Amino acid sequence: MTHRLTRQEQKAQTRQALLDAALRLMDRHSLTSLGLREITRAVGITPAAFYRHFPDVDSLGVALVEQCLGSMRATIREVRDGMASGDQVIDRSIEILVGHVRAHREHFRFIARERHGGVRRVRDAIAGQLDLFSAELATDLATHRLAGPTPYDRWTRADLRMLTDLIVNHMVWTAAALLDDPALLDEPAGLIDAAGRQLRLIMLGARVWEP
Amino acid sequence: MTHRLTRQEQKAQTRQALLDAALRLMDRHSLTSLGLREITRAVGITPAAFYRHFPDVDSLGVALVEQCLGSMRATIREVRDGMASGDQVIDRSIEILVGHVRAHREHFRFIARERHGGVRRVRDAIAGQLDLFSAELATDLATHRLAGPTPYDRWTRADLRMLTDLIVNHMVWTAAALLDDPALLDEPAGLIDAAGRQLRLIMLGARVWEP
DNA sequence: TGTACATCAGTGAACGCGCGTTCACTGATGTAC
DNA sequence: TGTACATCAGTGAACGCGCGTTCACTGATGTAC
Repeated sequence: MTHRLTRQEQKAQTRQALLDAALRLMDRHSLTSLGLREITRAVGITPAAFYRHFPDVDSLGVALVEQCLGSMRATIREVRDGMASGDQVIDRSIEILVGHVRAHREHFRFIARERHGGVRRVRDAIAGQLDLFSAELATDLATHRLAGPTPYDRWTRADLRMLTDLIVNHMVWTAAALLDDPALLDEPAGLIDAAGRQLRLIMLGARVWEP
Repeated sequence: MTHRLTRQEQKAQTRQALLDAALRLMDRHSLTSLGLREITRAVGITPAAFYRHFPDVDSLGVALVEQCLGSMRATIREVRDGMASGDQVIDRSIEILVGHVRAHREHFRFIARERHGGVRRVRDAIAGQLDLFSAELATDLATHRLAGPTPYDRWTRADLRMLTDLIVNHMVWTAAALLDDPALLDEPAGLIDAAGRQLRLIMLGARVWEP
């Protein structure tokens, strides 16, 4: 542990440690009930040092949204790319989602908790990001980047958004259901099956939809 | 204000005042960050008096779930009964839901907040009740109590539950979306339209579903 | 390379405050005769 | 109806505690010459 790190690298490291600790601590509390002292204690710094990184805990929450939804965005892209590859696309998509939820369960738990949670700024940040995901998916459908029998290029933008909102919501809900029941994370076959059937039913509805 | 009330009536009244105050205060905080003193202050009694009614704030939360989902259950029944009545059933159902969310916005906000919130017992109570709603709806579909072109009596129970879980989830999500944007509560036409289209797409999917 | 000064992430003590919980109590309501 | 006693919802004072925030500080890192 020689001091090879520059000052800004060390600062960035502490900041990340604060974010990680907050995320870890939030499997018990939600953001509103998470204490500044609780976080700094977990990191091993003085309470006062917190203010070198964030003006308050809510702001840390907003930063956390950006970090978590970065990871979530990667997941959604992967799910979306998976959907272009043929017959088993839906089951495959759900499997990828389940894999990501396992790998980043704190991230998804944070999003599920705070999506309708107590802090306005955090709620808005999440809503904004999910809206962006939905918009991206709608564009992809419209430009035929996803293969399939449904002529999305003839849909109105509003109908496309109606569908992609439903899909994104279904995804978030599936992730939340996984996290709520610890047993499901280890043996998620039943949920994967049910979620896959739901998504298939939605896509079936889309196929016969009259724009 | 003569003392016509019996002791147990007075006690029930205070208990209800505690529940109401907690619900009101929760448009700002979530349950975990709601203080015992904060609640008793709002009601106008001593902090210590709280213990005459609940052992702790979490238990008050569980009681609140039962109360809110009683109201929600009435809503779901109404929505379901509305669905039997012909052509405009879906739009009508959504309208009824929106009406109830307006009338009991604190109830729905509480459910949306705490569904994935910080308190295990409360989360479990909500999940249990929603599961019950979904099961009731599945039974109604299977026994033809709801008219329609889809032969639900030939569906497996698992497929029925897959569908009704999707519908119940969509309902909760619609309510949450309404509450998150105050403007929508006053002029909900756009959301009603989008939610109605989503529900219609789901029902379309169900119609062509192969059990 | 060496020196003198600037920066600033983290320190540690202090503060006032509201918290949850306990306790012996009060006094209106309820009951037995 | 009147009296004596029991019940118990709500009181109010007290407690120890951890909270968020402030402040002057320290000492390693960074910079200028």
